[in-house]
Amino acid sequence: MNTKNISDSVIRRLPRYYRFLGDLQAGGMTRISSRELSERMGLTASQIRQDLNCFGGFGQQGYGYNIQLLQHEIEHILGIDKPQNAILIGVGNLGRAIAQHINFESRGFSLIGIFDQRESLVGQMVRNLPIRNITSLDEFCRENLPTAAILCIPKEAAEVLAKQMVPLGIRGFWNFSHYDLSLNYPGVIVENMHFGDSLMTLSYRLHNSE
Amino acid sequence: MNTKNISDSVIRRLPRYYRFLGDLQAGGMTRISSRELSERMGLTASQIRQDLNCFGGFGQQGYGYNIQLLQHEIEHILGIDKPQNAILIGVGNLGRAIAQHINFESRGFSLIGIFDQRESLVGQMVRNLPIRNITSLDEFCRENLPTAAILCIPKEAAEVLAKQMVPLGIRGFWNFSHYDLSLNYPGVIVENMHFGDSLMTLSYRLHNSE
DNA sequence: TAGATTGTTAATCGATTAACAATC
DNA sequence: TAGATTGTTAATCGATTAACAATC
Repeated sequence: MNTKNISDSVIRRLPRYYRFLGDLQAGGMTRISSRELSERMGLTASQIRQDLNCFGGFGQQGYGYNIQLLQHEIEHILGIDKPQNAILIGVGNLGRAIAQHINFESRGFSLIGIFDQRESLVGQMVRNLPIRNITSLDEFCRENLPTAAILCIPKEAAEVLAKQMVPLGIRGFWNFSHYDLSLNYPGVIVENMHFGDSLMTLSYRLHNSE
Repeated sequence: MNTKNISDSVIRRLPRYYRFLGDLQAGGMTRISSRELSERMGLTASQIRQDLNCFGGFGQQGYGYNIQLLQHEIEHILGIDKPQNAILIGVGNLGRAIAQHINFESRGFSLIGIFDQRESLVGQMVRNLPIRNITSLDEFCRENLPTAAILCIPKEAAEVLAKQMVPLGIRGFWNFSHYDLSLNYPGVIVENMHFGDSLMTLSYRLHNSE
């Protein structure tokens, strides 16, 4: 789709720009220079201009950037304006919290189905959606064509299930299992959320600060 | 503490090495070469050897690495063998899930206290710990000396509370609020877990793959 | 000993920063 | 117009990869 190859470092800064611009706008500001934004975000002005110019010239010499316009551009770059249908697999503590806690709509997704293998949970409502039996996954996907899946299941199940879901049209996985889900299918994306890894880096840094 | 300055890239790969080595050991393997590990992890052998040699020579020429020994070394490097006391603030959906779902002990921490501002929750048990009133935070910290805090509260509260907690001895924050907690105190560490940012990068990559 | 694989130095690559002409 | 600030090219810095002597 995109011809230019944008580095991962740049992509991972985009949501942060988006958040800061939202806060600035909420604070009543209408314009900002790369220098001022850089001071607020703890980056260099150069980096901000370089990052943004991967996607286009959104500023104006002598003026800076219009905050609302720039935020809107980044929203578009991230694809948040075209939400994709997502399903969530696994309604344990974490799955339930994710379903109830995350504002999917404002981050480019629409949660349309929730699944678990435990019969006892089936039918329960979570955030206005009924928990469905995992056995109905195939049928649901064929009918509703979700493109993303949120995996809140143990690593063994994650590996097996993910491979079954690719042929059903799931192209993006948001993976919460303690496992590096890596699927060698072209065009299939995995975003790993490793709580444990994050906590261990905090441990390292706590032990090695100062 | 550590004199050498280890780059963030290296630190963030350590937990992943740790996980892979654990899996290999569980699979009954006792030794591995950097080449084979590199193939399994999708890295280069060079990088693995460079990373490990930031901390010491854990391998043996002609042999490779002893898996158990190497995992043990990384455990020590990460500080997992010296758990730090942690408290959790905010027992909403997410906080509750974190408290119940995360294996703190095996990641360098020990959860010793849980707090919320909602009177109605106080006294409830979560993972063998009573939810305490946030008003008792000072006293609890003076008595039990936790060094890390898990913030599962809205961003406004996160900012205010974190600043109050630094003087109480909290030096590490695991931050789940949609906010870049940044505390300009020397030696205070913040590890941000931004669900929204992660989800937005997934959105970007889904829209721009192939 | 011969083969294998590390630890480490050197080369390459990519990302960040600096500089400045273009221009609002 | 003068001042400000971008977009963009060039310089720097750091991280990754390659190469190989050391050595088990």
